[in-house]
Amino acid sequence: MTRSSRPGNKSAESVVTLKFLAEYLNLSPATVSLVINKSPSAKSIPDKTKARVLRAAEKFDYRPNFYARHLSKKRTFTIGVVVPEISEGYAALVMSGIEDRLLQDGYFYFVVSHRGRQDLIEEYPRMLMDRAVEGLILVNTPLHRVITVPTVAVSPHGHLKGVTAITLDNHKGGWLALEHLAKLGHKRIAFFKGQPGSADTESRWLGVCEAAAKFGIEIRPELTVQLQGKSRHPEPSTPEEGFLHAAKLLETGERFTALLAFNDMSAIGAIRAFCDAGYNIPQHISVVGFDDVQTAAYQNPRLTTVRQPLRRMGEAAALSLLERIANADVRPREILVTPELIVRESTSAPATDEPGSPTVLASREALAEK
Amino acid sequence: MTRSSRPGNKSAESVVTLKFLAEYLNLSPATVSLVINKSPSAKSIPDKTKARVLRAAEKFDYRPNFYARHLSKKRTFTIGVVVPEISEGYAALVMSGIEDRLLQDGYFYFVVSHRGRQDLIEEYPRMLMDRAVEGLILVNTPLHRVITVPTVAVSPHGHLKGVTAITLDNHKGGWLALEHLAKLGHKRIAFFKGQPGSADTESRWLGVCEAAAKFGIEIRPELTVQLQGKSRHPEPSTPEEGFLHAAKLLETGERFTALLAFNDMSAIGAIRAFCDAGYNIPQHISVVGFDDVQTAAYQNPRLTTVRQPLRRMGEAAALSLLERIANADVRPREILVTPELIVRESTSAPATDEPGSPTVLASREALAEK
DNA sequence: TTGTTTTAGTAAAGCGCTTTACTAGGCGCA
DNA sequence: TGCGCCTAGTAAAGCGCTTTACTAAAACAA
Repeated sequence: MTRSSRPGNKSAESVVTLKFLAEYLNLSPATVSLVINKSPSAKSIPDKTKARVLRAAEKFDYRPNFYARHLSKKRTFTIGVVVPEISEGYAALVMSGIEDRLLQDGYFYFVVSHRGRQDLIEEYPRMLMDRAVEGLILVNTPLHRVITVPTVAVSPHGHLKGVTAITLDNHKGGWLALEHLAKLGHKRIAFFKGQPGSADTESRWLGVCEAAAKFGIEIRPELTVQLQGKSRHPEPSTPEEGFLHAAKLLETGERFTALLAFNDMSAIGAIRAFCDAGYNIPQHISVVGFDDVQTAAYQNPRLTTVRQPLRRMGEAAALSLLERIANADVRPREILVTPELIVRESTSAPATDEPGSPTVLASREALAEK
Repeated sequence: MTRSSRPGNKSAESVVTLKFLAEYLNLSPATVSLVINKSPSAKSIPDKTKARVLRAAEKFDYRPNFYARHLSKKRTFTIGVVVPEISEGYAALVMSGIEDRLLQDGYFYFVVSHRGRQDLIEEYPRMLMDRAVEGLILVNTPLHRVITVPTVAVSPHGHLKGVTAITLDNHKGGWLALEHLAKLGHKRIAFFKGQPGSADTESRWLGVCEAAAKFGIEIRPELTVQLQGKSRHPEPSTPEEGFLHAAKLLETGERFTALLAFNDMSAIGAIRAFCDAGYNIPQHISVVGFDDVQTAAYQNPRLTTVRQPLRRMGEAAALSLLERIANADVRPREILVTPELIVRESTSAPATDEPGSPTVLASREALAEK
C-alpha cells in the first residue's frame, strides 16, 4: 500500500546505501563513510582510494540517508516555526526573512499555524520537538510553557525565561504615530487598540499615551475601540474588522479628525468605511496605520503608517537562533528593532475647527446626507 | 558545542528511551514497543501489563524518537512544498490551504522558496528528497526534471509526466474578465499579460483572445504589455510593476477605456498610476484584476477581479497528494478549478465616445493638465 | 635483523526503534 | 501421562550510518 511495502522500487530514494557502495568498491562501510564525510580520521587513506570512493558515489548518485545519519550524529538541521496564520502578511514576511538565513546555513524548517487556538499553541511545539527540531521560532504567539530547545520569539507575548526576543520598539512606534498627528494639529483622535494581553499592544499604547500627554491630546474612551476584543487570542487581522469598527465609530456621532489604527489592515478597512460614508481622506479624516504592508503604498490614498521591518526581524530571529544552537553559551537576549514613520497621503492637517466648517461630525445625518 | 555533546542534559528530548522504559518495567524493549504501537501482535499481552506499560510511558513522558522510527518504518510523514516566494499573497494563501489538510493527517511540511532562481528550483527538490519527504507540492514553479516521489503541482508550468495538476481554468478566467468589459461596452482595452512560458499565462490569454474575437474587440499590440518580461522566471508580482507599466502606457498617448490586468497586484499599481495622472477609476478607465487578493475588496475603488480560490486549491493539492501517498495506484490527474468574476467598483461602462466627451486620451497634455 | 612508525584500512558497537520468529511454562483434554 | 495449544512474553536481526579502537602490512630506522 505505502511505498515502503513495494520493495522492487528501484528508482526510489536511497536504493544505493553506504553498504552497497562499500561492496561495490571492495571496501568497508567505515572507510566509505570516512571518505565521504571528509572525516579527519580519513587522513591515512590515500588520495587514490578517496578518489575512487568519490567517483563511485557520484556514479551511483549516492545520497546518505538523512535519518540514519541523525540517529548517530544527533543533528537534524531542522527548526520549527510557529505562526498564528500563514496567509497573513505579517507572518509571511517574517517567515520570508527567516527562510533566507536558514536555508543559507543548510537548515530546513517546519511551519505550523495555530490560528490562535490555545490547544494547538501548546500541542505544536511538542510535536515539533518530537521531530527533533534543534530550535523554535515563535512568531507573535502566546506560548507560556517552557521550551527545552533554544527558542526565539518575534514579537513575544509576555516574557519567557530563556527565550530570545525580537521586539519592535512599539513604544516608539506608538509615539511616532501620535506625534505625527499631533504636529499636524489634530486634537480629537480616534484609536484602534490591539488585542489585550500582548506586549506589543501594551507598549505601543503606552507610547501613544505618553505622546498624547506630551502634546496635550486627550484620549477619549468613546473614541477608543479595542480590536479583536472577543477572543482571547488573535485572529488574523482583516480589513473587515477595521471596516466594522470604523462604521460603528461613525454611528456614535462623536467628532474626530483622525484615526490612529493598530495596523494597516484595520486602517485600510476603516478608510473604506469612511469613504463609503462620504468622507474624504485625509481632508475630513486623517488615518495612520501600522506595519507598512505591501499594499500600503498603493492604497488610495497612499497610507501613512509606521513601518515594521518584518523581514529583517525574521532574519534576526533566524540568525540569533542559529547562534544559540551553535553555541549553547550564548545568552538569550532582547533585540529591539526600530520602527519608522512613513508619511504618505492619508494624513494631513485637520480642517479648521470652526463653526460652519466642514469638520467631521459623524452622525446619522452625515450618513444620510450621502 | 552542540547539544549532542552535552550529555548531562536531563531535561532535553528523549532522554527516556524505549530501552530505559523496558528496563524500568522489567520487560523487553520488544514488548514495550508492541504495546505502545498498539500492534496487532500485542494481542497476547494481558491488559494488566499493557496498562503498566502505558502508565510508565505517561509517567516518564516517553516520546519515541521520530528518526529512529523512520529508520525501520520508512515513513516520514513529511512533505515538501516548493514556492516562488513566501511573502507573496498567492503562495501564502495556497500554503495556508495545504497546511490545513496536512496537519490534520499528521503530516508536517518543509517550505522552500526559490525566488525564481533556476538553480534552486533544481536543487531544492533534491534536498527535500534527501530529507525523505513522501511527496512534493510545487506551487507555481517551473520544474522540468522528473521527480521520484508523488508530486502535485498547483498552477503547473508545462506538463510533467506523473504529476497531478491543480489548475485554475485560466481560459475561463480570461474569458470572464474580457466578457465583463465587453458587455459594459468597452472597445479599446489595454492588457497586462503574464510572464511568458507559463501555462497559466498562455491559457488565460487564449481565453481573453477568444472572448475578444467573440465580442468583436480588437487586441492592439500597442495596448498590450508583458509583465515580468525580462527574466525568464517570475519575480513575485508587485504593485510597482503595474504602476510603471501603466505610467508608460499613458505616455504612449494611446487611447483606451479599460485595463485588463494579469493580476490584482499589477491592477492596484496601475490604478495608482492612473489616479496620479488625474484619471478617475472607473469613470475614465475601468480596471479589472485577477486573483482577488485579500485587500482587493478594500481598494479604493474596490477592485473588480476574477477570483482564484487559492486556499481551496492548496487544500485540493494536499488532499490529492495524500491520496497518492496512501495509495500508489492512484493515477495522477488534472484537477480543474473554476474561477469566478467578482464585480466591484473599478469597472463601469465607458464614457460615451463622442467628440468632446471625456473619453481618455492619454498623453502628455493629460498629464500636464494635472 | 629487529623494532618502530606509518599506512591503509577494518571490526564492531551503537544510535533508538520495529518486527518476526521463537520459547518456556501452564492448561485442557483424551 | 502425554500431546497440543494457548499465554506471555523474548531474542535477535535489521534499518543506514558514524566512530573509535584496533590490526596487518609496509616502510623506515638503528
